[in-house]
Amino acid sequence: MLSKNYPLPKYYQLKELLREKIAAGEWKPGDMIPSERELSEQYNISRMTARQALRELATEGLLRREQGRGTFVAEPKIEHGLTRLTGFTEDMQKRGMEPGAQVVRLELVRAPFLALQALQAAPEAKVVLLERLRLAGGEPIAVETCYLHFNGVEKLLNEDFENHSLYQILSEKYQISPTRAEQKIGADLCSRREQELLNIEEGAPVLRNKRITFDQWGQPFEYTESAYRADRYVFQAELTAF
Amino acid sequence: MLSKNYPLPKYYQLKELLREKIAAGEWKPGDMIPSERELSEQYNISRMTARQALRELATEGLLRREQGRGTFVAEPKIEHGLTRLTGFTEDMQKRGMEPGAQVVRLELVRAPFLALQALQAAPEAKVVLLERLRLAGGEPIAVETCYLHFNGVEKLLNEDFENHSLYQILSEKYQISPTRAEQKIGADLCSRREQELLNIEEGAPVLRNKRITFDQWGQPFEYTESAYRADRYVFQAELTAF
DNA sequence: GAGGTTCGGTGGTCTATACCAGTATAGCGA
DNA sequence: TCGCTATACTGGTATAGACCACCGAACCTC
Repeated sequence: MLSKNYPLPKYYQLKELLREKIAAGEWKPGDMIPSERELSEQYNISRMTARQALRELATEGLLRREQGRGTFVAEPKIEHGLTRLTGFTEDMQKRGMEPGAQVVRLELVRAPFLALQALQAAPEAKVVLLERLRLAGGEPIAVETCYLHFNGVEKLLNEDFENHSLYQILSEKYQISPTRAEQKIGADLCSRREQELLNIEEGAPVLRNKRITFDQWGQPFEYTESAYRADRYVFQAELTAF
Repeated sequence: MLSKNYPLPKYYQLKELLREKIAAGEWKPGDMIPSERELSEQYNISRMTARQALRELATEGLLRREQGRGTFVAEPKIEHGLTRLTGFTEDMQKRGMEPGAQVVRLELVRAPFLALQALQAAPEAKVVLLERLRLAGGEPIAVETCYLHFNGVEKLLNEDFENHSLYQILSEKYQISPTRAEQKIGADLCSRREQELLNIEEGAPVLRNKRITFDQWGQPFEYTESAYRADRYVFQAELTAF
């Protein structure tokens, strides 16, 4: 039963509830889930409220709705990636460099607006902030600021992020597989903080990368902002027509 | 006044109406548009119906909503999808911007080393150099320097590259279809020349893109170096695991 | 002038209800 | 057997009204 006094809106609670059922495997891709009217009766909410939860989950790609037939768990998208999703560690290894990391900050915080939005998290949600200076061959290459959000995320505070890759920890200990990511790549001048961490000159250019990473169920669990030394790093991409 | 008998739903008609106002320039980016209550009264529909229109336009990115403040026309973001091979013209059109070009240089030259290598051309080969200032909505966005190399390339010297897309000309008149591309994206400070062409400040950052484009037979025919204004242009990429 | 408080307006949530539009099926009739 | 139709579902559209959370400005107090 969803409670009105609970600080989170009802439709949001229902979304979480449905998400969990899918994540837990109770409902599998292709399964039909209860109708709007069933859900509204079962959880004692109005149909319009149930609709909002279903609508949002559908636009997020987790559900598929068909008029006259019902609402179904969406099949996970199998896309042929032209570009491969990798973390910094694997990225550097592929380029033949020795990857490294220095943890600058690791704490539980309230997420800033952009991270909240990216992670589809409630405004008061606590997320783990992990800021690392990334090295290649012992030299600083990038500053990475990750915001992580999933059930039990606070356990991450005890992990060793200097000697283990974030993605490796997530997949081995938390059963989270980075599956898809959206990123935006732009250029900018370095901030004062970045200048010091990266040991570059004032006014030097950096490559900025904002990445939202999704797990095997299509849920965003990571929002990362990175700043790469422009003189030491380029993105490579292969494009195809159609 | 929106009509119920019209075959399209009311919220949809309102969406179209609002879209037109924005496209016509009646409302400009950053402008606050009428509130939900005003719209519902003005068009004689319920507030929930107006909300649906506004909600959908907001998720499409055309509007930005702020609780307690109002609904605003979103600032258009220029983003380049990294997985699909497009030219500047198509790229801008997809973002609802008016693309444009000013030809700065168009001549037959001996290619510089990097271009030669990329185009797999003989050292003494003549290539067409096409340098254009690329515009969006009348404002300079990028400087594009293309080196083109294929049989009969010199005929390109008589083409009109200010009013026609390069890729359009190549496919319609030369039967060359851009099929695959490899590109490297980095950040840098602008050169003196770029500073003047792009009308930006000295020491401003730019996004640099080096692209090798291959035709339908796998032959490289184009090597392009571009410099984008960092404050107006972002590359967008979708990555997938495996 | 600096600091609160009040108040009107905004979008956000939620209810209850009604009818429309597609889909599947069971059952009827030729 | 085939085809129709009635029916009972599904999601989609639309209404009217209520209250909440948030923002900003105007005002009031010290």
